Amino acid sequence: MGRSKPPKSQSKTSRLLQPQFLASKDRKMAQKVVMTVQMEAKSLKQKNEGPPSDCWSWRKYGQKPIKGSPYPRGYYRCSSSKDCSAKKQVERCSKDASLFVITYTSSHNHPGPNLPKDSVTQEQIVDQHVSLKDNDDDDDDDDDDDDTQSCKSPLNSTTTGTSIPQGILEENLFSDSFLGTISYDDFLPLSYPQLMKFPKSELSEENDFYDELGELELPPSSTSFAGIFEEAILVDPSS
DNA sequence: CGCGTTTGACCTGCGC
DNA sequence: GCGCAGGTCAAACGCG
Repeated sequence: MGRSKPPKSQSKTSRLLQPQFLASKDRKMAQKVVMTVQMEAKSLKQKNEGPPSDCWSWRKYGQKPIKGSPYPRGYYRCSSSKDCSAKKQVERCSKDASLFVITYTSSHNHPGPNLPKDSVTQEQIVDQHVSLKDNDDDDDDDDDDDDTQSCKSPLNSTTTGTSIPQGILEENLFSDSFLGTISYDDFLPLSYPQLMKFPKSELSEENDFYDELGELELPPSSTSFAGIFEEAILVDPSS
């Protein structure tokens, strides 16, 4: 916060030479797995309860406020392996603070430890969404962003969960391995000190905005939801 | 001391 | 072409 930083004119020059900035296409084409995770209120409170440790270690490399959402989005990258390109984005649902939307990008290129399934006990995977972004029209109703913004109801996700293409099964395995990686630890950095920084006027404005929407209300049961829903949309970039 | 987090700046893509 | 929003970088900082 009140930290003074020197101008970055130098780093700017050097950054331009970095290959990462030349390979923006990779970013665009990267495979994505979107999961909506419902945290139980209990878990939210028991921060010190000692959540199951993550199988992979994630290092936060950025955080940005997302338009339309009062909560910022955190950007994480796998720090278990140097060469691992696995990334994840974690954001909270604007409607339901106990809902987390996690977007995994790329896959781990290194073996991870065994994934304790019970790590999911503290969170409920409400929705899982696999997609490969491309400029092709991925789907009729690709409300990818909308889902993220509006906390798609679990009830809705069931409809799509039944129409998983064949090839997606592999992706499910891929994404399934992520289930065990989710720990409350991952979400903590996103939390509230940052949110406090939002000007009140802005917050109320956002709230008004969502109040106006007045839709997509989660059923009361969803707060204690205990099921796992999956949704997978795959778009082959090579096609 | 090493690792992870914070945070402002910068870059890219996309919509208008 | 311009502006906005999202994504990434890297220095500073904190903690174990």
